Amino acid sequence: MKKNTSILLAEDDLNLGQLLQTFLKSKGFDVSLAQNGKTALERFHEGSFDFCIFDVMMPEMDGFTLAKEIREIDKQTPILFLTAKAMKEDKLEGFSLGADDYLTKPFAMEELLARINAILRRVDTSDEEEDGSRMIGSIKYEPELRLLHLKEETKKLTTKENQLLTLLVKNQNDILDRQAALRAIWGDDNYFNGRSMDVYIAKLRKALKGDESIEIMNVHGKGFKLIVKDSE
Amino acid sequence: MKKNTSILLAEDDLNLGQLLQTFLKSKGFDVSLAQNGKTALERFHEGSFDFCIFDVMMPEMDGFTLAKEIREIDKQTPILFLTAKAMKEDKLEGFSLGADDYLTKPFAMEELLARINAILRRVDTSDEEEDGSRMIGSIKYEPELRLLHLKEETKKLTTKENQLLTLLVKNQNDILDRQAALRAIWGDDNYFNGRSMDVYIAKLRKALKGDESIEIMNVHGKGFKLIVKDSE
DNA sequence: TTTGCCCGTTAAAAAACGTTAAGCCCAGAT
DNA sequence: ATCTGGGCTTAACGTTTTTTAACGGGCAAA
Repeated sequence: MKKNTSILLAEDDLNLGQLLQTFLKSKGFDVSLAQNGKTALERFHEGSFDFCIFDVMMPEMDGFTLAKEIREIDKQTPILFLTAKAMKEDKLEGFSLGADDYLTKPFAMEELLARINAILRRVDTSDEEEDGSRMIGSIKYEPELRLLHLKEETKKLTTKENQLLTLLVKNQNDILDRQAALRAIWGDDNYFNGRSMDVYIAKLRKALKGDESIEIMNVHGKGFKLIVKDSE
Repeated sequence: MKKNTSILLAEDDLNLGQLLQTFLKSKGFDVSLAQNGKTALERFHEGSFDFCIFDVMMPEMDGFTLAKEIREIDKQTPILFLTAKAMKEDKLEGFSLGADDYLTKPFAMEELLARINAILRRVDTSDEEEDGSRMIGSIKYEPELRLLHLKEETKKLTTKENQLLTLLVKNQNDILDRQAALRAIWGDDNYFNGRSMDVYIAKLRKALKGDESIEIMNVHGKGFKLIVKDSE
């Protein structure tokens, strides 16, 4: 069963926000609407989205800062900015932050849709399955359902376990920076959150012990690295 | 099992960066994307890459400086530069720094791919195995997994041990400059880091003691040299 | 050959990480 | 309102990794 592509929409103007949400839903997307950057960031780290649409000017946290935070731990997910003014500097800053596209208000709904589809067509080459699941070695992982399908049993992950594993998987074979991960999941990288994270690393190691080819390696003082040795 | 050739891509424009990453991944490469020269350098020293693609103009540290730093301790790994302008001086400077090729934006993806493959075909004369491991005398060394397979047991190396041994191996039978190694691993070549390095040299000598034909020789005031006497 | 710096080695101290378990908090059930 | 269980944090203790210290020997230049 193919799942809908899910969109995180951050727009402080509730009027416009709901309009967009309704429109996109009617086109078959799952849309989560946040009214400011801060809640959008939390939503992003909690859930699992295939696409982001951020208004540039928002209270609490503007769209650019939001994008910057997200890019620390996720360099993949496409981001499209909405802005009221057609300022060139904004545009440039946006692109340097990893924006995939840019739309100036007011815009036609159909144009937004066209751009979303164009970007999705272009970037959709991840090793993610149609239903949103992916394989870690021989273990099937469903981030949305927080499920880990081992050979024998199926484990249910908690929120934090799931968030951490998602980050590790996004950075598979590459280093997941300690501080970045802490800020992403705990919001703050103090001592105690650090120890908490270590506890969760231990939990994940235990959970993934079913497959010997999987290893969560520590890089002293830097972070962790999820390694899947290619089995012959 | 053959492992993918891994590419370190340094490109500050995340838009182009992701595009390239996605494209190269689809062609079977492992691609690590860094957004500036400084993180690219750290990434290089921590990981183990077969190929480098550097944008010339980047914040924090430009592509040329990055290449210069890397060439201090690695004269092998191919480097290809990307530049916005077709300046002849840039080109010359690039080649004098040990660039293997040069590409001016905008360029066609397929051209990039062709050049990468051409270079890899040309320079692929290392004694590295298909799976990324290599032999040091009679000892099998897997840098990615930080493993040293002795006759009897298998030793796990720590982050620092692994980084240092990687540098020594890259400069096998050639001198590894003390200061360069310190900057590469410790980021700074002060007195204490120097002593720390000496401690790690001692650890590695002990770890490699299993094979009498291996020697880490000191070159007074210069650095160290990994020597493997050819066993008859 | 003597002086100063550099290196070899071992040990102790400090920092980071691994693991287990106890305590806390909160939502849902009673 | 109280009980209960799951999830998260904090604590405590052990281990590993890295740094710093201390001391002795070696090398090279004057």
